[in-house]
Amino acid sequence: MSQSANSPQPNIDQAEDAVRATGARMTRPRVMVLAVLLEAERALTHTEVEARLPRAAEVDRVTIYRVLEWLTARGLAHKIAGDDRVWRFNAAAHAHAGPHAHFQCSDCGEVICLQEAPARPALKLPAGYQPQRVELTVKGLCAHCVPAKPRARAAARHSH
Amino acid sequence: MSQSANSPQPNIDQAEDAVRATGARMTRPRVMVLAVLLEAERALTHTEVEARLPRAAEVDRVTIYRVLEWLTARGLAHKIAGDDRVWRFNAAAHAHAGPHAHFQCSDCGEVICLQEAPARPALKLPAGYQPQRVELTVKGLCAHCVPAKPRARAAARHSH
DNA sequence: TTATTATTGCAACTTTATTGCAATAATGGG
DNA sequence: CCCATTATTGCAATAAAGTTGCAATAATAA
Repeated sequence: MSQSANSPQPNIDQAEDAVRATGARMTRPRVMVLAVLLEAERALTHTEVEARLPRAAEVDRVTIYRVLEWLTARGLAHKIAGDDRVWRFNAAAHAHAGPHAHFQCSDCGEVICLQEAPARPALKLPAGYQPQRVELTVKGLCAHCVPAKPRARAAARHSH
Repeated sequence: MSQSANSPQPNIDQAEDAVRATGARMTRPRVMVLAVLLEAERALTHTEVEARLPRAAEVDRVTIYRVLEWLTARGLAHKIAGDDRVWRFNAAAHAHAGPHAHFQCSDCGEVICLQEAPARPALKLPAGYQPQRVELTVKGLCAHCVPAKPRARAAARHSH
């Protein structure tokens, strides 16, 4: 965590604080991964997190998976399942408190959080089924995919 | 299609009709896969479809993938993305007309359709984003997982 | 029946994610 | 400040879901 002293990246400090607050060990992978999520403007896939980590961080692929899972378990990050069978994560700090909806681009897979909470309709479940939470996802085209449909078709590999 | 003459399985006849109605070629894989979906009481994964196909059908794994995609493209089946990054399919005939909500068990992954249509709230999207459809999914425990939580944790491998 | 070409089956491959285990390093106690 | 304990990490191997290329097969039209 050598950069934290006079850090040009406030997110690293913020990440350190958040990790420390859990009471668990504070490690470089945890801090760096969380910092990447804090810096991101949208939900990131495992691959995107890996790509955004500074090479100096030298965090193993598998460790990223484990850290993302750990962050999720501690409530420091949210895990979102998209249509393209790829997990996406965003820092919990970014997710607006309480339940909220998601938007996913059906072209590139980009996921963002929407402010509005679903006006929970009283859905009737079969007998014995126990509801926990309601997820509302708007599918459509993001601003980058809407005009000429540039066909990205992978896991949000936009330049943005 | 040998069974179709005096079929003890009305679903095969129904499947044949549906496939024929598309105008495309009527093949054993298409009919058999659709029949399996019609027989199912819930959305099935590729693996589940494979398991339920009679051995006599001898349909290749890859062909099942392609047929499921084909059925979806023709509107004969619906494709649902779950939390466990596995596609599930159900016969369109089962899906209630129009938009409807889904329920997914967070323990075993089971997916069923719910009657109620989401009372579409006016979600506000960022500028340039184009909505296509809204998906509403209730997460919770299905009747089989609710009491003692028997921990299935795979892709709906219940005995039902 | 035969020709045409949509489908299928097979094998290899890709992507995403998970598991086992020895090596490493964060923290608490002395 | 150093050491011991044990949570984490890194590496290699494996798993699961799905895709691709292409020759062989089999629906349909003529």
